[in-house]
Amino acid sequence: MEHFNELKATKIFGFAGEFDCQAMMFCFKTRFKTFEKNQVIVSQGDRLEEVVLVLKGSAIAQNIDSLGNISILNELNKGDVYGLEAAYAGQEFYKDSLIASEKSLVLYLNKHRLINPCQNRCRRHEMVIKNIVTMIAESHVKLLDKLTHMSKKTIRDKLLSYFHMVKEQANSPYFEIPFNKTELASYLAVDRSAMSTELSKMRDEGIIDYDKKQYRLIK
Amino acid sequence: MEHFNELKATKIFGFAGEFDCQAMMFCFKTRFKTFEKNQVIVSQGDRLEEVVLVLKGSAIAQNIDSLGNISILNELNKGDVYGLEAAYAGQEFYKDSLIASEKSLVLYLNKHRLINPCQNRCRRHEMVIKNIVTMIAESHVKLLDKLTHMSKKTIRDKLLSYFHMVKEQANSPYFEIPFNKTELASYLAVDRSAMSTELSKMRDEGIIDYDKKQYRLIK
DNA sequence: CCAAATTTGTTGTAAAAACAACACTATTTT
DNA sequence: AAAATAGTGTTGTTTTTACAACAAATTTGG
Repeated sequence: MEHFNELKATKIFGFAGEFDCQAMMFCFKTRFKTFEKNQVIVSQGDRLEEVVLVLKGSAIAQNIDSLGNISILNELNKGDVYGLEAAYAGQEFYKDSLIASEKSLVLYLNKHRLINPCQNRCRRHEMVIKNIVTMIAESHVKLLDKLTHMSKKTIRDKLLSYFHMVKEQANSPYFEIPFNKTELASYLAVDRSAMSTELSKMRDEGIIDYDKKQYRLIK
Repeated sequence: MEHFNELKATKIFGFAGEFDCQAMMFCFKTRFKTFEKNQVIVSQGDRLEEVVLVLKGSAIAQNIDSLGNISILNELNKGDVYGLEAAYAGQEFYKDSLIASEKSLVLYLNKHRLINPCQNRCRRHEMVIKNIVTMIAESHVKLLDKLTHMSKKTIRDKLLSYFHMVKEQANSPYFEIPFNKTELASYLAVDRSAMSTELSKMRDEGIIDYDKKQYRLIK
């Protein structure tokens, strides 16, 4: 079966064997599509008929306002699904765009088939729903974390809020973050150069230390 | 049955009759509790054993960092559930606190019973799960909206992003928002007085007009 | 209906952030 | 290995925000 290895590696279909996968591909009226770097996968305003499962590569979700300002809202990696929450919330149009950040392979899943499980209510569907609940919940928690950091008033407090959380998760003052500096700035929605200045200050004051993506939160 | 009217009015149990409700109360090991204004319903760090359904009154979710700064993350009204996403995401402890903003009645639901449906897999449980998926998805969409506004760089852009969205939903340049000025400022995570100044400027410039919770977005 | 509490608008000042421009380093690509 | 691209740190300037303090308006509760 085409791309079974990629499907096997996703959270949503990972539980299933090849036969089950094939059946679900049919059930969700799926189709594959590849995108080159910087190509638009979804445009904000598009009708939400299908959700997008990233199978290879990665993509970023961004919002462009009427003045042309771009906000990066999320990063999607292999196994992540775009549009899932919107679909289950009954949204009719996409509010944000999805752009391939490298050459990527995606699988489209029909929204209606996803929301209204097929007649032959099978073990498969039950598992998919269960996985979807978990995925949405996890993604919700991630968003809340991000909001918690962003709610802080200064760049320093935003950084510290984020670092503290990663430190807790790592259970060590030494930890690695999944962002480079530019990405970290856009994650926290602050100016990159201002953040860079703040990081330097904090290092000078002995609060943190860092190298590349490795950080250390002192005391 | 006690408080059936309130249960009937919630999204999670609204579909059910009194008999079904009674059965589910047993199944989810529920218990009622009332809180006075400003009483702590959940403290951040508490073990997440139960989720909280608000039946009467309202509450706010807030986060206090190590420096004592308070960020308001969410407002819960009748029918809203606190901790649902965290529970399904497998979180073990509450990350934020829940404070009653007026005299309130809440219903606790056992986390494990919620996540692992009881043996007698019945129509009731199916409905509850379906409602929960929708609730989590809707709450996720709300959070994304908030994130979109907060990602804007200036207070003015944050306000405009929010107003535009409400205007779209209302399908009219005249609309009402669910916040007073103080609440709006904390929703957007900006200083209230700075926001007040900005609102005045925008009114002077003829971009918006407002009175109490009524707003008008001109052009 | 009055007193108390809360909300709102305004001002000036201090602090912080965005912005722009640039040099330097690291990473990819060919 | 060279060239092109992407990422990083620094600086000075301008803009925006937070903060504090207060009076006026509004809402709430007895």
